[in-house]
Amino acid sequence: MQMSPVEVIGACLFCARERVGSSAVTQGNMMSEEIKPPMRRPTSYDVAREAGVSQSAVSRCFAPGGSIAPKTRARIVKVATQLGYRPNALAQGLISGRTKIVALLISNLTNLYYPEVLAELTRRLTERDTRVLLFSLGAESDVDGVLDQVWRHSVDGVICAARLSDEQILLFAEHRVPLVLYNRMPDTAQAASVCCDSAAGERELVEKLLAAGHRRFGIIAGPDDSYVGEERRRAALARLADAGLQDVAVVRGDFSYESGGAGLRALLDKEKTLDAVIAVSDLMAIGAIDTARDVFDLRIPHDMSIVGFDGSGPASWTSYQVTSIQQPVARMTKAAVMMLIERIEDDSATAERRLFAGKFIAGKSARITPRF
Amino acid sequence: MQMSPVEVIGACLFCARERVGSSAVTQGNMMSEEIKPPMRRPTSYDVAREAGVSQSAVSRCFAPGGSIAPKTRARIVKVATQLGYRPNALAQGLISGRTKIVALLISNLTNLYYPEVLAELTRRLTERDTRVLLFSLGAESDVDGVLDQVWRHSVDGVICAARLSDEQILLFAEHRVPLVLYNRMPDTAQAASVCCDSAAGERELVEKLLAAGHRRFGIIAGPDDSYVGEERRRAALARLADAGLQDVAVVRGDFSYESGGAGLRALLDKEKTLDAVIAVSDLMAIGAIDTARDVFDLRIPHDMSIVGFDGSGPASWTSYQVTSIQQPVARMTKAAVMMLIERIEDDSATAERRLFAGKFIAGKSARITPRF
DNA sequence: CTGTTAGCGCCTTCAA
DNA sequence: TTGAAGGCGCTAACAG
Repeated sequence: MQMSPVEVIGACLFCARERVGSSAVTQGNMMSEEIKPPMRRPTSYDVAREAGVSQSAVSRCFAPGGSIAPKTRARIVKVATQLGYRPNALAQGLISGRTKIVALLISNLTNLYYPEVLAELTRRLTERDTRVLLFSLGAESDVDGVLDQVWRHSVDGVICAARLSDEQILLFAEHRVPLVLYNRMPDTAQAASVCCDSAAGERELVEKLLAAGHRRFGIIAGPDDSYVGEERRRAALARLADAGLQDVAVVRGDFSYESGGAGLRALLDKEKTLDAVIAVSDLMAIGAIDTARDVFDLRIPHDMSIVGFDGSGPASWTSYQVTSIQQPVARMTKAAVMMLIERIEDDSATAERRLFAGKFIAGKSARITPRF
Repeated sequence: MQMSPVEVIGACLFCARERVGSSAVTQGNMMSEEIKPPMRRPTSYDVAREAGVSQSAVSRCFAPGGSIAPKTRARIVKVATQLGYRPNALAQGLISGRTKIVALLISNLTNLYYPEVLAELTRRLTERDTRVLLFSLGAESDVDGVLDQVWRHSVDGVICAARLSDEQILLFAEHRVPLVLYNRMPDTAQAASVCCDSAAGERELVEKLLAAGHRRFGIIAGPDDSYVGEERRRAALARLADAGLQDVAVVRGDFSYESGGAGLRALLDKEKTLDAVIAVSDLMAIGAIDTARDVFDLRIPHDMSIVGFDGSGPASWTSYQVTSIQQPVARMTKAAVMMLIERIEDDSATAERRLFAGKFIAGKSARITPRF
């Protein structure tokens, strides 16, 4: 009963692109020996038969450096486009052992900082003729199950912006799958990684605040299983300790807007007044700013300074203009992709760590000059 | 020179999980007929040989409804886990014609509304044992090239939240690849789709504004190639015309924060004063709010009302509380996934359109009660 | 430069 | 229930 548009117009299943140009040919062949492509997707055999060559000739024709005579190639290409032939990626991957697919493991896709990273990574990988298999790792998701899928699909490599245990990292070596960690470092295992220098960035922020005369600090940290969160918290505390400030109040958030506000409330609950609040992410800083203004009726930065980290989009919105450290996402994603490709092409490449300095954004959420 | 950790500990390449439990066995076999798994990834043949069965038995063992004796199965499973065997997804896909992979085509990954959609879609697909091949379509990217990749990888289906021409939509039918459009409709071609009812939502917003006594309107629309943008613009204009308001000023943005601010400036350039501004997305509304406050020193909503659309995260932040229409993302993504799976399992399913009503969010960026 | 010949790892009839 | 055999579509030697 059902008729596909293809049958209606009487053309081959995959000739869409050639429909106009080949109509004459099709008609001409109507009565004689018509090219009768199969209803299934055409294979290299179909092309070979039609072009009067062997299947391997077709294969070579579409391979990067395949030796083939210009004339033969032309004939094959003609038939191929006519039939709408495309090499089957599955078969290619199965035989060659390279799929041109990279898995991306990302947690917290909704965290406002990752979308940019994800977009950049996929763009750069696409540029290099590589597809992206996306795995979103929620807090409650089964990482081992995900890794299982990664192995099964024979991806060429993995970029991971999610938490991985040392054992899990070791699995990559065993399976011979190149891995690049994004903004996180393994505890003890060896792995390639590209990070923004959280410690240096946080130190810079604290120093500016100290220089401006702030003395009573509060910190809104991340969950204790966050690599960057902990790194930033430790760096801030260390620098404060160097300045003789001990016993700084610390509360934990989960990087969300809401937890930023809740964090500020908790801090102001402990300490009556605070000169400066250090949030380890922009989103939490924004939540803190809104709560400071709305709930505590504080003027930012006049009554209190608030700093963040990341330099993500909303941080620069007029209402916030968060004083922060901006991660060089473009350079970092580029580095991640390059490192991965390098490891795909040369499996003897050893672990390497690339650390990028962040850029201080003055913003308007913190007073960074001394009160005269 | 290089020694993998595997060689160091003397276990098989893929025994990681069994390393502890099988150590005795390994030692016991040391002197006799040792299980010597290949350094390459073990195949069903390796398992079969070791378990003393045929390769097809192994295959059946891992197939959903394969008939196999419990005893045999147990033996196979034991050997399989011992060797760390996992079916090769490529080979499975090649022979069975089903890859359990769905392609996701998304544009504007950085647009703040999509991350949530993307996260939800991947979560729901993963739940159903389906992987996600991600394609990010920037404005300047080669859609046909992307489709080419989609065909090559034999994905089981596609969910598309990006612009597709009618010709491109027809290609899906020719290639027999199920397609579900997300928040867009084809011009004339047939395709399954799930959308939020933009027209109804925009109408509701306009009605509230009219009822509150607003009369001088301005619209910040989207680019003219955006389906939802145009739908919302048209609906707003139509409803305003019904109320006798013609010649409403319209400017176009690109859905970004910046373009919202620029849009407002352009509007206030044309008309000196405006009662209400209708932005077709929250992000542009937010940009407009910030500019209204910061540049024009207007109190929102006292001096001017601003409404958005989407109900995305930042819209509910204390600084904005945008009056808006919230899309039921959870229901929509669920519907999209279900529709796609239905079409994968039954290729005779015809085109279907599911339209979800949005939810009015009162917010505080618009005055929706008459001035007393 | 070209064709022949093996597989890649798996699913799926088909007999036994 | 089991095993043997034939592909799925392609790449990669290897001869000619």
